[in-house]
Amino acid sequence: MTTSTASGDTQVSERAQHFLKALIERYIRDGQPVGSRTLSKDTGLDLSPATVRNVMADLEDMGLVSSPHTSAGRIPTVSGYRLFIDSLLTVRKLAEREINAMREQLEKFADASTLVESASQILSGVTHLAGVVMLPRHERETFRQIEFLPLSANRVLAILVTSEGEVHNRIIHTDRGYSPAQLVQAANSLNDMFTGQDIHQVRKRLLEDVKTTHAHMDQIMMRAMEMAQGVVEAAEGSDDCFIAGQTNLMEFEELASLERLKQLFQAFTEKNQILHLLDRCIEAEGVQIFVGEESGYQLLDDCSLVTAPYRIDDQVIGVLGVIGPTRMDYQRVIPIVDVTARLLSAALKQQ
Amino acid sequence: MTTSTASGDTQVSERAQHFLKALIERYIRDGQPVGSRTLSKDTGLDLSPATVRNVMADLEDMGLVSSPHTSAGRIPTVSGYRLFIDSLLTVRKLAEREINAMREQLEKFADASTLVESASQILSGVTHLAGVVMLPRHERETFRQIEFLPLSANRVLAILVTSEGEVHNRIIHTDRGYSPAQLVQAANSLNDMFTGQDIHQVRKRLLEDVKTTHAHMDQIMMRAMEMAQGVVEAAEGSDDCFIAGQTNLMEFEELASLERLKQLFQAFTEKNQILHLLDRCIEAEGVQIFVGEESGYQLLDDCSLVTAPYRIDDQVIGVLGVIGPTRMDYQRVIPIVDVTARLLSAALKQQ
DNA sequence: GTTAGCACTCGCGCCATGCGAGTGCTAAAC
DNA sequence: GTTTAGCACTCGCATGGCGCGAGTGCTAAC
Repeated sequence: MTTSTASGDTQVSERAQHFLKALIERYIRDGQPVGSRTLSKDTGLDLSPATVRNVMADLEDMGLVSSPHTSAGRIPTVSGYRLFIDSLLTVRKLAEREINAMREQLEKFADASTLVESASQILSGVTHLAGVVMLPRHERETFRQIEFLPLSANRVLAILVTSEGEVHNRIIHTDRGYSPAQLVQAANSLNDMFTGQDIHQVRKRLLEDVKTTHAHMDQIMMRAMEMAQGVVEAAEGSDDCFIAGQTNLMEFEELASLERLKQLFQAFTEKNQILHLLDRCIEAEGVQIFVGEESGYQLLDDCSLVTAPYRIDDQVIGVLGVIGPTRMDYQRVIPIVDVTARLLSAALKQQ
Repeated sequence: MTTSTASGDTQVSERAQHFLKALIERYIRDGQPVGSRTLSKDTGLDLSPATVRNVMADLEDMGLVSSPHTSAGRIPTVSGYRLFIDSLLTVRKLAEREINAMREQLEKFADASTLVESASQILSGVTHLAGVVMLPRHERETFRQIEFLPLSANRVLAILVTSEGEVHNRIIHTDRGYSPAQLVQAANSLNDMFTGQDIHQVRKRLLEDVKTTHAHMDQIMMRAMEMAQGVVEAAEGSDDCFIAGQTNLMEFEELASLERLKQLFQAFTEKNQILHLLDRCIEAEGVQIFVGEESGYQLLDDCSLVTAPYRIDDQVIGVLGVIGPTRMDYQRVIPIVDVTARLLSAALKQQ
């Protein structure tokens, strides 16, 4: 695609921008190509359809709008949306009571992973789009505490708590029974060894240590390390992305082809593509937006992604956002995503 | 609807049954109304289309098949499916290696809830339908062990293990710090009090005790009971149904209307209707099947549900199954559901 | 009981047609 | 030079007629 990106080559006149804004706002409302007649009424300026047509032709030359066919109105192109988002958009602040409603919903939850899950539900509920939250990448997570609970003769429950307050557990089958005291002691040793360290590192070290120091090690300690390995694995393999409200996307005309939906939903269940995409947003300062093909993933072709990072103590630990049709109400969605990220950050900090 | 249920009023001749069986099998394969010409070739009997037409007319009178319009073939009605399932179906056993493949997939998991989750994934993967598993109702769950881990100055991680090997945790914010020893002692007391008791009962007693014995109780014990309350709540409110492979349902012609899919997916996210339905299957001995409207839920109108209960030590603790279009391959699905239930039971027992 | 023959019924795809919305262009008006 | 009216033109879309083909029910003969 070599449609001129508009921004560089030609200057878009003040008036043309005004028209573009009106057109996009209208298109977002109605979802149908906007004609010159409609548009001439829509803008405050009292201009005839013919004049509008001239301007539209210019906008089309600049690659900001296009018409699906000769006798239809115009719809914004990706570049059109881009210009709109970057310089035309007037972001309304959210009403205080809307924010409070969201905060209340979040505050019900204590544990980090349910908190994050409910954030995605809030996003989808409020925007009527699909809400998505990426969990802290495990690389950044650190070992905090491990504990072993005897369940029965030869089953031990291993529990791992990580830096972000996440709790992982796994049941380990052992060859023989261990006394509570033995287990406590083993846990203590492991805690001394690993507390504060990167989860990924811990896993590696566990693996090596078990191999190398094989011979001259306490039998119990050996088993403990193997158990720890089990639960660390569980932690690393655990779900790292929540998606909510996928069904909302079925409401939109432009996505309502079966083929399209099938692709989208497939992507949602597999998640890894979404994850990669979100991963790329983790460095942005505030709200970031991908319109249509900008994402580089053809499966989000008529979709936009609005994201914002969230943090604990000024350190970014994850990204959240919404996925919807390119024709989404950016004016509303952007502040919602922004606020949700802040609220989630605040909620996580409280922990 | 007052279509005669066939079974009672008129006897269905041997030959008619044979035709019905052939028709349904054909319809399940191709998904299109079956005409007399096709059917006359399909059955081994060397009969002309005209003869077949006569038989079909009889079947239609008995309400076992119907034609969507005059010049189309016949498709089975719900009663037709019913008869087919109850007496015509020849259930093929699964190949040993198919069973083993499923078993292997299940055996990767240790903890009860991941086990159950993966069972639903296996079901959907193998049948290409939606797999659904209901978790043990919490009424039947009993208290097994509680543990408190200090996380930081005034945060405690409460962990509850229940009879079914399920692990619940919740982070509790406390007014002041407690020493590990204090926490261990409190946990021990609670374990002595409640081990083996019904979770629901435990919750009640906790609530009462905190109220009544208020005055003359150990301060620490008081707090411990409040913490226990927190995690017991978490246990009761936790997710009790897994659904996997919903997207598979988009592949089927007969469900491929947007309206239909929207309803279905809505039901899947809300889950409670599905839960009620599954709940009704919990008493059945083996595989149970609802065809179309038999379920009583209009949102499963062109869908069938095939379920089987699973157990631990001969006590039924949950139900699993698949949801798909009425036109599903029962011969294959039934044994799969059956085997999955057995495998899951076995896996749970091992714990 | 089974079959061939036949008239009949529909759904469906095909094509022509007409309408309406919207366009681009040109020439006149401001 | 910007704006506007006018006009011819384009296209998508809904409508309606038409013919085909698949399948039926009925009747009469085997």
